[in-house]
Amino acid sequence: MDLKALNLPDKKQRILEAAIDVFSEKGFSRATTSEIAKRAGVAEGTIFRYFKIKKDILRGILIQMISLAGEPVIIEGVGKILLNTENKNLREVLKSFIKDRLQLIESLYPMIKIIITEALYHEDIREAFFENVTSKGVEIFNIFHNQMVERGLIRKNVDALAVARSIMGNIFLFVVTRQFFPEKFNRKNTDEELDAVINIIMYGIAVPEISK
Amino acid sequence: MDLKALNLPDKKQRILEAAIDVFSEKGFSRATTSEIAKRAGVAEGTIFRYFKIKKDILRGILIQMISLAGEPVIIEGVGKILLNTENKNLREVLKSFIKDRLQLIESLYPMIKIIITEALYHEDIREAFFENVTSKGVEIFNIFHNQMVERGLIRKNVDALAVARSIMGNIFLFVVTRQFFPEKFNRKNTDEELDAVINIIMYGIAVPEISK
Amino acid sequence: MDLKALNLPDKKQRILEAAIDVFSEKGFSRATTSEIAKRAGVAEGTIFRYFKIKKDILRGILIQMISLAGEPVIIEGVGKILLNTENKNLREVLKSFIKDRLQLIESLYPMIKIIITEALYHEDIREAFFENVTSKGVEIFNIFHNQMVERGLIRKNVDALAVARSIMGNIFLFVVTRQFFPEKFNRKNTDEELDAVINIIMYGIAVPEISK
Amino acid sequence: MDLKALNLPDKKQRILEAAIDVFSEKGFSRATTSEIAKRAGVAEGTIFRYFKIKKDILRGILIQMISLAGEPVIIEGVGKILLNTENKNLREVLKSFIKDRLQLIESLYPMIKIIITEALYHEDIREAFFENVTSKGVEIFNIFHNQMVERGLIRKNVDALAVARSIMGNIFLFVVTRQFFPEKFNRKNTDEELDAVINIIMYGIAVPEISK
DNA sequence: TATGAATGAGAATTCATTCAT
DNA sequence: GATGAATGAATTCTCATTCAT
Repeated sequence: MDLKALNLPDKKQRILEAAIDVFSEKGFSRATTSEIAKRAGVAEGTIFRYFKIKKDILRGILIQMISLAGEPVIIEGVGKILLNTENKNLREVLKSFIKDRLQLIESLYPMIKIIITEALYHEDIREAFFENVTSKGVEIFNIFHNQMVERGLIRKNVDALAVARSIMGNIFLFVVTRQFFPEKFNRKNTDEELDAVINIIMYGIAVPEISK
Repeated sequence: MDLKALNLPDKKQRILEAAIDVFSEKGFSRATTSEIAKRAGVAEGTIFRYFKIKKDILRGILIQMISLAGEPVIIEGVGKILLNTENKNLREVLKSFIKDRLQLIESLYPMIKIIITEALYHEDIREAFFENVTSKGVEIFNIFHNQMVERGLIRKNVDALAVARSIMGNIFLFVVTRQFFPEKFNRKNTDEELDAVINIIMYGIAVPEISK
Repeated sequence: MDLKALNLPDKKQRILEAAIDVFSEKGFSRATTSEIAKRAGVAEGTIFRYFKIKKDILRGILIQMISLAGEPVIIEGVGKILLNTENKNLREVLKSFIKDRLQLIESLYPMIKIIITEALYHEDIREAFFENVTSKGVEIFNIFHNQMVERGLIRKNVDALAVARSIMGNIFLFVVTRQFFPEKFNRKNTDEELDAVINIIMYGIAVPEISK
Repeated sequence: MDLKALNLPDKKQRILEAAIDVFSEKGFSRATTSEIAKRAGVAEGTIFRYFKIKKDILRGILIQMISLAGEPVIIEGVGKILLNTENKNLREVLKSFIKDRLQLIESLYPMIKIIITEALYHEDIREAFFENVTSKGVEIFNIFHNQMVERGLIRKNVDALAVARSIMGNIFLFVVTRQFFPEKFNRKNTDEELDAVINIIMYGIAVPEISK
């Protein structure tokens, strides 16, 4: 991971980085503390100085993820783009937003993988994710949505949540297809593809009816 | 799971069902053969008559999933709806398609959870999934797309894949929000929500420009 | 240990016997499951089939001890001797009682060592010991005491508990000195020593006052 | 512990005190150097300045115990009372002796617990205890015994050791019952109970025969 | 001297897999 | 075929001890 100036003790940081590595390669249970130690370049015992039990490493990653995502990523990433739209049209905003998200997802992919996996099996992680990421994102999005509706750029008769879901759903599947089947769907140059995505997000798939 | 008249030996079937249960509760590695045996009502040793090693149970589930999904689910589910659209408009088709998929996803949720998890970590499973599900689905979708474009119901200047991704992305996030945060996003009655989703899929989020 | 026809599974029995051995040599914490397994002639994993955690082995020993002691030892040992005294005088009764106890203590010494050690540190073990051994012993002793007082063999103006404590205290220190410092106090032949002990138990150490 | 003006370095003293605390709570092996350090208010490393290995802390405690007990406790406690009996009768002597011992045992209970435990498992500790406590005590007791026999207060036809054992055995069980089962045997006020104990020590449990 | 982070040997525990019945 | 007791390799975790600062 890149942005970890959370000034943790050096070894704790190295253990976390190694753990993200190993967890994202093998999943939490298949990862061994011995391998994490090896990759972090510390003794196995050292891990347990910083994390009482193995599960706490995961917790540590989540906490880090959350304090990365909770503020900088959401506020700065989402906020900066979605809440500074004065002289931009919807297409421009969407494009820079999606580009930013794609790049973020790529850089956090190992962490995201871990979180998805664990979220699938543990309520508390879903909870934490919701509190720290989803809900904050939704909040900002609502402001953005209102602004755009006011400016007459987003349709006013559609639910903000449904709008958000459409945008994120498109991004999500875009990422999934590329990550899961890179050689199968990664055909055109991304920029062109992106335009297609944005086009659909904005105008849908249907031929517009005259009286719509 | 419902449709398992693949006439396997009774015990093998019970083991697979129990395994889906346990795997989907705890994930593959946290699941123990001992618990699977207990739930299946067989001796632990019996598992190893039918599956040489534990991983083979997973493989067994995938194979079953694929032979369920590869033909019946995709062709019958996707095909029946998408390829029998003579006198229906796009909204009607989408609605019955999405409803069908939502119900399918719900009923297969445990299996899907397992497959997502394993696909995240194993290329070969992604591969198998692609060959047996994704590619077939895409194939059918392309036919559907062509028909709809010909009938003037879907815009012709958008990529079929992007269209598919938009539909599936919307469905996907719809499911995710409901499964992950049931008490948080599960507000309105589903049917109304569905209409909102379809509305956005069809017409997008943007206020249409005059000259579009 | 001798009397273990509690028909446990063979290996469980062997593990318990080995554990008594090792625990009494090194104490509970210094004993390793690996050594117990070796002495029992089973694999280390086998121990954990019968005892979920190491502490349960200790519990198993205690339970065995208690079901040995709770009935057979107390009732049969104490009861047979103390409650069948028709035509015997106090000296005879005490002698056979003490002899019986000494022999019992000797044969159970390893177990007793373990229990003393653990009782020193764990309330629950003291509790279990009290319920199963002490209280039952006291009960029987009270009956005995009453009988002897009625027969005019034990002084009626002394507390039954104090009497019991005197007898057991003498036995206890007798055992302790012999077990702890065998070559230092083990001088005379036991029988003669025993008579001295009984003499003191019966008549005390003081020169009797005329008017007593 | 109270009397530790053996002028050791301050930290060494604190470590020993903390160790007595922790050892007597958990036993030697379950006690960790980390906890001892914490309670002593020193760094873990500091312990190893004063004691090469953990076992040496135990040794340190024993040495301290012995240099406390070997002279002051035995000579002063036992000696002062047992060898200054000019104008006291046996009952008075026993009473002050037992009271003194009870109080001593209470105040040293944590240390005694540790020593009992370790003595159960280690010959060398039994040895040290014998040399420094038992043998000295016995020596003094013999003098006392002779004096009392000469004064016609203790029966002359009983073995001095047996007499000592009776006294100590009664004290011992008295303490044990009170420490182990405080709420079960702690009925009467102690002084009355003590009189009962002394009564039995002096005159035994039996109804005296006429011709005795 | 004193510290406490780091170590790694050693212990308990888990669990897939085997195999005699 | 079916069983389930037994196995032991692999893993997590503990903690006395070391050592650079």
